Amino acid sequence: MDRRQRKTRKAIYQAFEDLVSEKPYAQVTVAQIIDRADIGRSTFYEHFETKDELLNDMCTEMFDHIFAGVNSHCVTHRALQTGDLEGRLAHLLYHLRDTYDGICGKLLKEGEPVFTSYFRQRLAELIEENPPHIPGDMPHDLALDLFVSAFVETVVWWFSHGLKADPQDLASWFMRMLGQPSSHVVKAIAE
Amino acid sequence: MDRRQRKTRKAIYQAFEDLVSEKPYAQVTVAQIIDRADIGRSTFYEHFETKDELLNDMCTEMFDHIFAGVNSHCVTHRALQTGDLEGRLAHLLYHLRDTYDGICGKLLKEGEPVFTSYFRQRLAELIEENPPHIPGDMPHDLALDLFVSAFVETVVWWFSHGLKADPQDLASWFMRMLGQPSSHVVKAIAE
DNA sequence: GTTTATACCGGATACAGTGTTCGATAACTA
DNA sequence: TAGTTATCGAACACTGTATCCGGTATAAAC
Repeated sequence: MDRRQRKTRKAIYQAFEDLVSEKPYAQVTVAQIIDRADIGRSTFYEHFETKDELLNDMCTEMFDHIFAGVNSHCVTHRALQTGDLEGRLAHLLYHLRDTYDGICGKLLKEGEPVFTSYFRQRLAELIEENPPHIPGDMPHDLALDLFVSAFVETVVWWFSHGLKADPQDLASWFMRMLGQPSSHVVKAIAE
Repeated sequence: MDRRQRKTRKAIYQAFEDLVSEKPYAQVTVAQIIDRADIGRSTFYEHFETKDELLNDMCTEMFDHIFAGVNSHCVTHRALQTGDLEGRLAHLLYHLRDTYDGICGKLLKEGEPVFTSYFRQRLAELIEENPPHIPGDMPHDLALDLFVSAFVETVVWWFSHGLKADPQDLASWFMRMLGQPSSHVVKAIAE
């Protein structure tokens, strides 16, 4: 790829990230992105058809990055066994916190449709790979939806409280709230 | 109130409801509302400042109507005891189904911010008036948020499946999913 | 270093939607 | 009947999107 293209793309991404962290996605205009990235109007449209496509591309990149590590062993956090949903969710929370300056939480909180549907999709896959216990008479897809939306809400709550709570505590709360066993013991006072 | 005003307001509401049931709220334009209601452009703006204010007014009216009955005795459904969250939620589901041609479910599904925040607000109040059991070490506001979003998701699921499931079954599933006791027994096969 | 390709620029333009203004007309009220 | 008020609709200003196109700068190929 041409160096100029790389440079332009990078400038657009950076400007976009900055703007999204400053104001709601819906209020970010193409004109602002162009201004911030310091590029010509037509140049933007040679890279992306619309603002939504830019977000779309960004989501793909973000989620590939974030979820790539969740199912693999990670040195900084603890090892995982297959079926350990709680561990994987905690792991995911670490990645969400450490990446993209919390714009994930922001986009979720805004209920931005593109981002939210990507996240829900990936979450659903993660949960299905590590299936929790579900009462027999309950529709399986409903249970899955409830797990997904409850976890999304957990992340939103976390973000709204400045990402202060410990990811493992959060994952444990989430699991127990959904009637699942949790191996983690939440300490009353942080030490 | 002038008969002309009443007539205009009614026409706007009707056109708006129709349009929202036909397409996503975001894609409904003021021009379309005016067209459908068969009124002049400036007339619309003499009644509502923006499209969002129209939705806002409509939400107030809808929720006052829907939630008014939920906390009172209702002849068509079963009697309620204080603290019977499951009963009240089932009751709420009946009202949601029987009112406004399912546009409530539609707006929720779209994640329309104004409508959703109204609904969540009312739901939170309902839940706080009939508090469920929450593990001691869990942040109370997080638990409340999880209850709210899980119930919203339940309604969305219900709507997406054509409102076919029985409200009491739905409420029971919801309660048990959140680790709450449920008095209702879901019948495997409808009779 | 010259050639060739192509990415970028930016002004012009078409378009869709919002919200306001205002004088004329029709409908209501006292 | 006289006075008030709602409605109408065309015109206008404004914001934002997306495209077009000739001119310029930069990178890659030889």
